[in-house]
Amino acid sequence: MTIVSLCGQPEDLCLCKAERLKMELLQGGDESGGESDSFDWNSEDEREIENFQSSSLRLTVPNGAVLTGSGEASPSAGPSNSKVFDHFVSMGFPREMVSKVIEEYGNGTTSPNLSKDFVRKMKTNYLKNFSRTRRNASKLFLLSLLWYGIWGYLSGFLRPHHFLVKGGTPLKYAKVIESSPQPQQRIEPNHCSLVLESPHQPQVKIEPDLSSSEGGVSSWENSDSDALSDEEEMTKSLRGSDNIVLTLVKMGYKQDEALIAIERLGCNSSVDELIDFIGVAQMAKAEDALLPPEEKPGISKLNKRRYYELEVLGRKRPKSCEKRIISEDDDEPLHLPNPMIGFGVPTEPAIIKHRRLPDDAVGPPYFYYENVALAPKGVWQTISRFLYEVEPEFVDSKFFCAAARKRGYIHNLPIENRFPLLPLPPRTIHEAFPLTRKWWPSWDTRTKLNCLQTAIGSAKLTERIRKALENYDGEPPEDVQRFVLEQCRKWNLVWVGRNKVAPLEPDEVETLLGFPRNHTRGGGISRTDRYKSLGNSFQVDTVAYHLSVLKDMYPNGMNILSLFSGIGGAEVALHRLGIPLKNVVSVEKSEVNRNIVRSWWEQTNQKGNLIDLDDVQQLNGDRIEKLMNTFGGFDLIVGGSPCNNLAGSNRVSRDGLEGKESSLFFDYCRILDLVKNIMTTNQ
DNA sequence: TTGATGATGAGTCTCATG
DNA sequence: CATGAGACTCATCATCAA
Repeated sequence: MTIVSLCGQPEDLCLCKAERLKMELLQGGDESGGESDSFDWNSEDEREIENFQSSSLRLTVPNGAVLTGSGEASPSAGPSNSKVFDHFVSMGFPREMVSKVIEEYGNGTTSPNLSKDFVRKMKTNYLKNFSRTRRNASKLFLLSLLWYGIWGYLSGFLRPHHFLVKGGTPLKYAKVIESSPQPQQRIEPNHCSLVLESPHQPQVKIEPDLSSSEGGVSSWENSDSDALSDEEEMTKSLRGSDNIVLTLVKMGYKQDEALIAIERLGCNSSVDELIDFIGVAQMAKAEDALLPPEEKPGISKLNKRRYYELEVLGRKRPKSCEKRIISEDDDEPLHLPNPMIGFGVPTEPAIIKHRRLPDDAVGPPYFYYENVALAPKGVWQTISRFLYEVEPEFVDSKFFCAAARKRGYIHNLPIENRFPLLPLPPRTIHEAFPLTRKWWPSWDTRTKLNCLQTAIGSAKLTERIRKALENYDGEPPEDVQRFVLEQCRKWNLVWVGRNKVAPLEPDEVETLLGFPRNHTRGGGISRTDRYKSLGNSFQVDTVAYHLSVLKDMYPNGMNILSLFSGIGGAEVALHRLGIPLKNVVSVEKSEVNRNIVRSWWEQTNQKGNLIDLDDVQQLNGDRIEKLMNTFGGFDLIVGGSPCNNLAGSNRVSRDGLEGKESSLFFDYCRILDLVKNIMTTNQ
């Protein structure tokens, strides 16, 4: 039997839950009668989890000890599958998950096609469990942590910050240590102590890893202090809240923090809620503590974060400055800035000048992840959760060039002292395409193009528009204007003659996206594929602006791991920034894209080495370690995983992160984790 | 076999209005 | 604040001609 004890909240609460869970598990897991939060144990997901529970248990802890549960963990399939088993385990998937899926797929897992399904199946299992965990944090959290998360964590597939307690407080700093049974640890803020016991096995304990704040490389340390300033000292009477304040202070919080939290949430708030509030407050403060105080409206309907922004920081966001994406199973909002300028763009003053990264995100390597901003609800929450809870930076490339490109970026780069590529590219259609001005009708008021996509408008549409317009000498009637404008916006058509519109040429798209002209030409690539590759690419100026902070840090050049490289947007950006590329490992599925990058590499007389691979799944632990040993680790991992299943244009398979291609995001995470672990070990 | 073409909406956010 | 119209979106697939 396994027992879990959680502490991110008062000990009595925590033990109470643990005891209850223990009883529930002993009783076979069906406790639907006595719980206030109802839970459908008959749903498909839960059956899946139950099945998972009943499967064999085997834990391998980092020190090599093996914990074996009710059954044997090696794949039930024959020797033909052991290779598959080892393969996926070496990729970082939990042994149990691999075992389970091999059982489901039987001997067929050796075929290449099924291997892909196999991986998808594992990722889907993972996601479902993970999502469900979040949905029912108070109960299933414990169960799936018990039956699934621990395996994932011990196998390196889950990270500490994936374990979340009620209110979304991440359980940080966790590491696995071997220890003998001992009394409950002292409760710390942001502290989760998780104990596994088994009559047959040694005890495993997850507890705070304080070393992460001790031994970091200086350049990776956060410059911000997370302590509240003394200016915020309050002189309020403690009254009936004395005990709660005392509790919080004993837990390591400052008295003024506790007082503010109690004042805002009321004396009847639980310690759990108060801790959550203080945590949010600290993050919000770190995000921006310098804005001047403004008037303070009523707080009755504001959430905790807004409380802190308004009351403690004296900060007031403009009403139209953000929108919220609220996932169906999570009430944590993500903010899409309006204007969508992230931490600032060259032409707009930055709202946020500094930020505090979650501790897990700090440390080599730097990473830079990109995907479409307008993904289905909840996707960015998930992406952020998997990338150390770093908040996405949403930027529209229309602030860098003449075409819109709304993208989210998650990275652990500094955001101070960024600089743009020069010369600044034209930022209006007329500046970018001066020849079109002659034919541009006054009633077409566009100054920016919409997002450059993978498909272009047809000649037939152009012809239809021409015919619709040629019936009129002067200005066409309003309905014709509306039709033409709608099509022009939809297909990014520009005026190239009298009554004549046309889609952009591939080299024009290249220029807009910041690539050298003819970057995608040659190598036998078709015109259609050029549009497709370009449509899937970075906007170089935007990415270069974010990466520009690396220039002073790496005057001698960088080692790059470029995943889902496409036509090499990141490489081009770094090159245009003047950052030498020492060793670039580029992973790209499309052969024509690899040829394009290889061709660019040679044409620009790069001095370094370019290693290109065609499949991220080739990058297992061994491969990565060998590569890293060859040239001493990666300085930057960059890439945007496939957006096919996230993009709004996809009418067929907009399946979210679980989609066939978009699920490769989890390979990005897996590889980032592997590199991070290796670099941490080698430090 | 390959490249080009045209038909195929839903989901979500923005904004004006009352 | 509720509502509805308008706007936008790193796409996919069957089909056909070369």
